[in-house]
Amino acid sequence: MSIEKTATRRRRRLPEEARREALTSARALLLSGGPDAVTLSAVAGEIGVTHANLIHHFGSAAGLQSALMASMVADLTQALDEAVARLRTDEGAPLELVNAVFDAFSTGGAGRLAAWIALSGDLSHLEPVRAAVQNLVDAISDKMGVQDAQARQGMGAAVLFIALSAFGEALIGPPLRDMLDQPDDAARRVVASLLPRFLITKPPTGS
Amino acid sequence: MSIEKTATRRRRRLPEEARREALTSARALLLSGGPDAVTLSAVAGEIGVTHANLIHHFGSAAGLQSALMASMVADLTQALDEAVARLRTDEGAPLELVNAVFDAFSTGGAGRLAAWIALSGDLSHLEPVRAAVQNLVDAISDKMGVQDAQARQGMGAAVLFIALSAFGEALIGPPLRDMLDQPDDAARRVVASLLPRFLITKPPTGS
DNA sequence: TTTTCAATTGACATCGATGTAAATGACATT
DNA sequence: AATGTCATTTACATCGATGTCAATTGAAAA
Repeated sequence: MSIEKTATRRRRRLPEEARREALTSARALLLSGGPDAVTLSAVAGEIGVTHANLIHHFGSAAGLQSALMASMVADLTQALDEAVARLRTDEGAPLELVNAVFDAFSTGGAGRLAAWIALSGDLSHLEPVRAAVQNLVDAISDKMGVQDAQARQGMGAAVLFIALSAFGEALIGPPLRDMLDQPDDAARRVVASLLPRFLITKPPTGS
Repeated sequence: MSIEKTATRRRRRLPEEARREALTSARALLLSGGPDAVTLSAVAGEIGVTHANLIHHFGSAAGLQSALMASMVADLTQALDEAVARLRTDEGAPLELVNAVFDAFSTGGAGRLAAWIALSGDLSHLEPVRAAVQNLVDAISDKMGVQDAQARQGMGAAVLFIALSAFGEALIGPPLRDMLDQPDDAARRVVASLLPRFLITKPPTGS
């Protein structure tokens, strides 16, 4: 028998679908192998296309990376916005928001994303996060009945504190916890236990 | 005029000196340009040698990277040990130790180092830090007069909390603080203000 | 069916990073 | 001064990632 090209009748995707598949694969590669693992060849191989095809859709390798950053940043902001929405509607506890942030950074991959962006120096990609973060501060401030600017500044400090902890936990939490004989949820519990320090505000002190 | 080789009478260094210069340059490149900037050509160019020379001294590009990680990890553990020593001798305040940790991660470059290691997956390089970290927990525990195992566990959580915050501040602190209108020392102040929560234990003997 | 569009591919070119081997020369020892 | 060691260089080879371009082909439109 001869060697046939039974291989594969080409599959033609819509551009948006092609981009979606590529970004999903690229995201998995980033989380599993780090930034250097996100190459045109690797992504192309995972979704069964050629690297030239990716260049066609993203313009260049840098274009793919940029699109990946934008995509993951969008996921992060969406996760934050949803957490804010839950906080505003029912009696969503601030603790639930802390968990949402930690999940976004660890499971969601925002931690590795942020580290990648920070190390590469492309801080501009973080810009879309600004609105979500400030929205988050507003939500907590409202929830806690904060009014004066100074107390609002304190809420900003609380958000900074939560985000830094969640980011650190996502990246170096596991090995560090191992060194310190700390349980898996140590970081969250610490943040949760420390949070009241910030969120307890004095009622308008007239006395 | 003829092209002369006035150029460069070779400079012959001792192996350890050559390695030292290379690692110093590599460290600067890592901090300024990220992991991808640490190439044989770049390091060689900075110290005025050829890339083949670096391979001679470090065996391979991976060898250079590994040596850089080891060198920076050694600097970090030394910084931690010195901070512990100051804490043990005089009345070095815990706050001073917090500042030392933050400086090590930001100025010292331990933050970018840890992120690089975490993203690359070479967690083994962090192993030498284990002893320094545990030593740090011991020092704080002694300072605070902690005795029972449970309270010591709390000290470990405090160290985890400080380290995660310092790491996060070093990597994504600046852009995040900008988004939140927080001052440069916001992260340190938060940690400092929250620390008593952990360090306040039963009054130690004497006073 | 025929035509048209563009997603997709294959082949090729380029560039940078890494690695190898032989030759060179700086410096200590004799 | 003669010699040996080895740090250093030069030249070359390799490999992977990126990019270009013409040809192919799936699928909708005519």
